[in-house]
Parts: sequence; structure tokens; C-alpha cells
Amino acid sequence: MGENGGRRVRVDAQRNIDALLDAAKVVFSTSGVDAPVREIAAKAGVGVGTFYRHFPLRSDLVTAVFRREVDACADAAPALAAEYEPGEALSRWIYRFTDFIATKRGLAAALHSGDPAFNVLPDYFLQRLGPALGGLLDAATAAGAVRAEVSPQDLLYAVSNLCISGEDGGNHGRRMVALLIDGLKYGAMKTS
Amino acid sequence: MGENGGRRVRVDAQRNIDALLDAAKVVFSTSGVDAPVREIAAKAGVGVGTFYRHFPLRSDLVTAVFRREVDACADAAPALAAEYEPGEALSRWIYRFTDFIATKRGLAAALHSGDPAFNVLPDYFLQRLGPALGGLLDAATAAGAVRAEVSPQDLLYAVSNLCISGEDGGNHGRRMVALLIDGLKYGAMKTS
DNA sequence: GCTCTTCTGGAAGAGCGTTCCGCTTCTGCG
DNA sequence: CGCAGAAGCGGAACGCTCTTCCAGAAGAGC
Repeated sequence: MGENGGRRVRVDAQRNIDALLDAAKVVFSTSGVDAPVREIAAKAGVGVGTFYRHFPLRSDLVTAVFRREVDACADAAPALAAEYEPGEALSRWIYRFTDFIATKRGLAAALHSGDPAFNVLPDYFLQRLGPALGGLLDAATAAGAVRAEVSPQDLLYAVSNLCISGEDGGNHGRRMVALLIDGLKYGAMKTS
Repeated sequence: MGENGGRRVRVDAQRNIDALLDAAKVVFSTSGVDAPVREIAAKAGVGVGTFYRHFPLRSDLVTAVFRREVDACADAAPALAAEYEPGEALSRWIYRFTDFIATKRGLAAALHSGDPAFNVLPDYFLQRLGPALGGLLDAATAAGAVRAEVSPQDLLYAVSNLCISGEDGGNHGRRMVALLIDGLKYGAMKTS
């Protein structure tokens, strides 16, 4: 259970699933989560029949895209940690997260639409992103790059809220996030 | 400006407008605000052409129904005040308001949908209902039927929030509102 | 290479919003 | 009262959508 029933997925099918997911990601941010199925299928280069074979419910597609992007964002954390010093890795990841949020305006509305199919998404969001950010935060704190008294959740929510309000293409959000990051660093300077 | 351009509305047209509003009220609470236009028109006994003649934008219908019901609720206040003693009038009006809120689940979603056409509705809600409840509240306070330290807005919001949470057909909401009302009365007893 | 299974694509069915226009009904005036 | 002319009416028709379905194409295993 949970796996996939024991059957292997045929390679062409997997290719189409990936194409659909890629296309959906683009179309969602362009035309919103309510974009026509035909548009997504066309952009993926497949027929609508193929779409419905893999995503019988529209919400299946939405959750799949969402999880995929949350995963990508979470996976960026260790990569950045390996490449940059702790403070820099933290900043970069937060900006990465900001971009993620900025493209999810329509999706946020879907989340609050009351459809039970979306109830698990917020949990997934927190469980995946919380530890990712937590690792970076701990490292940066240990290195004395930022103040200590902020929890991953606090930061996640703060950035989310900062980006939801503005309507100027996300610039307001980005500027406010920059302020927040500077605040973290300033806190460390004061302490040291 | 604002009036209706100087033209009088033909009586048959007005009859149809009322029929549409009545039908929409019922259909909205049955099938939600996204109910098919055909369904509303059919229930009103008119063609879809008539519907679009009077409500070119779907949001026109929604706002019209909303205002109409807010008005009806507000107008109930003086009527109740005339018929019952202050404490009883207040209770009855709050239950009346509870029923109003209970049937607006779908509409609340529409309000937060971000459509600019709905931006004026919350203001209308407060400006119309605030004074209505305020009058009843003052009378009841003066008569020593309830405690004094509650504002109309507080009560309006409290009741709204109480009714939004429950999903059991509004019974949970009604019971919580009953508690709230008893709380008001208890406060008066303690004081007296 | 052959067969069996899975997957594919798009036609087709059903619904919905919206427009359009010939016909009906009302209103004001003579 | 009767008669234009304006206002309003209804619903067919169009275009777009979601969703289903199945004949044929494409992989997988032997």
C-alpha cells in the first residue's frame, strides 16, 4: 500500500507525467490553478485523455505540482549549505523560498477553498520546509551570522505573510523579506 | 447620476428583478454562489436573456442579493424593538442575524475571492448592521437586561465567527450563540 | 519476433456562460 | 379608447469547458 500496487510505470507514461507536471507548473503561474485542462495538456504535448489517465481529479494535479515544488525548495537547502557559508546560504534559501511563495498566489486561494483534497498540503509544507530551514538556521546561528531566537516556523510564516499582501509583482514582498534578513543579521551583530 | 438615468422601470421588469432576486437567494443557499445562471432564471420563471438584461455581471446579482438580505436583517431590528421588550428583542434579532450568517457560507468565500466587485460589501455590512444592533443593545442595556461593555461590532464579529466554524448545519453555531446571549444576560445580573 | 498489457490521442457527450434578435408587453399620448 | 414606439422578454445558438471512452500505438516480458 502506498507504493504503487507492485506494477512498474511504463517509461513513456512517466515521461508524460513529468511533462504534464512541468507544463502545469508554468500554466498555473500564468493562468492560475483554474486553467483549462486542454491548455496544460497541449503545453505538455499530450492529449487530454492522457491527462485524465494520470490525474483523474483536478486536485491530484494541483497537489502533485505543489508537492513537487515544495520538494525542490526543500532540496535546495542542503545544496546551498554545501556551496555557501552559513549566513549566505540562509539568505539565498530565503530568497528561493520567497520566489516559491510569490508564484503561488492562486494556489493559496485553492488551499482555502475548503476542498478536503487540499487539507494535507499545509502539513506537508511545514514538515518538509521546517527542517530544511531549521538546518540552515542552526548552522547560521552556530556561525554567529544571525540571532538565535527565531524558529523555522516563525520565519516561514513571516515570509509567507510578507509576500501575500503586496500586489506589485512581488517586489514589495522581496523588499520586506530583505529587511527581515537584515534584521536577523543585525541581531547577531548586537549580540556579538 | 446614481439614480437610474431618469427612466422609470417598467412594472413587469421590476417584477422580474424581484423574482430573480428571490430565486437567487434560494439557489445560492442551496447550490452556492456558483450556481448555473439557467437554474436561477428557471426558478424565477424567466429566460436567461432577462437575467442578463438586469444583471450583466454575475457579481451584480451577488451584491444585489447580499444588500437585500442585509437590509432585511437591519430592518428587522426596529420591528422587533417595537414588538418585544428590550432584552427579548435583542435575543431575537441576534438569532435572526445568526440565520442570516448561516446561509452565507458560500458567499463568504466569494467575498474573499479577491474580486474587486465585492470590496464594498463588508463596509455595507458594518454600516447597515452596526447601528441596527447598536440601537437594540443600547435599549437592552438601559433596561438593565444585559451588561454594558460590549460594542455592536464585537458582537457582530463574534456571532459571525461562531457560525463560520461549525459544519453541522449550523446547530453548533446556534448553540454557541445561545451561550453568548446568556453571557450577556449573566453579566447584567451580576452587575445589578 | 510475438503477444499481452498499458498507454495514448482526440472525437464525442454533456454542461455552462453569454450574446443576439424577432416577438411581446407596457406606457404615454392623441 | 386605440395606437405608435420604446422597453423588455425568451430561448436558440455559439463558443468554451470538463470528462468519458475506445480503437489503435507503443512498451515489456518471453
